[in-house]
Amino acid sequence: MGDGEARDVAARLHSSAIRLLRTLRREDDGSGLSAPRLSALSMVVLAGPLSLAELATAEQVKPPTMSRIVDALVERGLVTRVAKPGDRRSVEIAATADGRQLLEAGRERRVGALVKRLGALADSERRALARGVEILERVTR
Amino acid sequence: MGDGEARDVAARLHSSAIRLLRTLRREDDGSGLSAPRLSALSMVVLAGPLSLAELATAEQVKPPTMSRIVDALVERGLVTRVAKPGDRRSVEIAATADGRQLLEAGRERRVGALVKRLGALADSERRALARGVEILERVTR
DNA sequence: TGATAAGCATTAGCCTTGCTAACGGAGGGG
DNA sequence: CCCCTCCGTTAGCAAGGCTAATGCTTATCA
Repeated sequence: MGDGEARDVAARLHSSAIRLLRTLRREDDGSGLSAPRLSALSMVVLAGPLSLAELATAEQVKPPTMSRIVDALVERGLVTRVAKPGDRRSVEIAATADGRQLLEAGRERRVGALVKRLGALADSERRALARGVEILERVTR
Repeated sequence: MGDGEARDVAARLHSSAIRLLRTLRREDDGSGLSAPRLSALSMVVLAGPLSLAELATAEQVKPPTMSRIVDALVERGLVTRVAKPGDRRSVEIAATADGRQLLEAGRERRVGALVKRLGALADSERRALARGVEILERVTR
C-alpha cells in the first residue's frame, strides 16, 4: 500500500469520524449536561480518580476552566472533590454513583443510535467493520 | 452476528472515534481559529454557499450564535456574506480563497498526523482498515 | 533549621460561545 | 393594502475558554 493510499484512508477516516460524532451528539440533549461537562464527567468515570491538572490536560483545557466545570459537577452531585491525603495541595476528583449512572444512560443513547444505523448493514459488512474497529483501537491507543 | 456483537462494535467504534478526534484536535492550535469557527468554516468550504439558517442547523447551533461566528470569519476575510439575489431577507455565506487555504492547511496537519500513526500498521491491517472505513462512510452518510 | 523555590488549585477579569426574547425588514396571501 | 410569516440581527444572560495573580503546601538546600 503506497503513501497516497494511506493518506486516502486517513482523510476518509477523519471525515467519517467527524460526521459520526456530529450525528451522535444529538443524543446528548437528554442528559441535561453541556458538552464540556459531559466530556469531563466521562473522563472522570472512565479514567478513575484524577487530580484537577490531570483532568484539565486530558480534556485539553487549562486548570481554571476545569476548576469551574468541576464546581458545576460537584454542585449536581455527579463527582466529589476531596483533598488528596499525603499532598494537600492536590485534589482527587472522583465520580459518584449518580455520575456514573447519568453517563451510562447517555452512552446507552449514543450507542443505541449507532446500533440502529449498523442494522442497515449486511452481516459480512458488520464483520468487516468490526475488524476495522479492532485496528482503529490500536491506532488510537 | 447477534445483537450483542453489533452493540459491542458500536460501543468500540464510538470510543475509538472520540479518542481519535481528541488526539487530532491538538493539531488545530496552529490555525489561529477557535473550534467553533474552524468547524463553521469547514462546513462552508465543504458544503458550498449556505444561508445562515442552514449553516446554524448543520453546526447544531441557533442562528444568533452562528451570526456572530460568521461576523468573526468575515472580519478575518475567510468567508463572505452577501444578500441573496431574489430574496433579500436571506444571506449567502461563501468561503474565500483565504478561507479555503486556511482550512486545507489545518486538514493537512490533522491528516498528516493520522497518516503517521497509520505507518505503524502492517500492510494487511491498513487494507482491512480501509475496508472498514468504506463501510463506515456508508453508515454515516 | 529556616529561607526560598516550585507546584497545585483557585480567584479575578477578560473575550467567545451558547441560549431565548424581541425587533426590523422582506415576501406572500387575503 | 394589510397582515402574517420568514430570515437575520440585536440585546442580554449563563457557561466555557484564556492569562495573570493569589494562597497554600511541599520540596530544596545553605
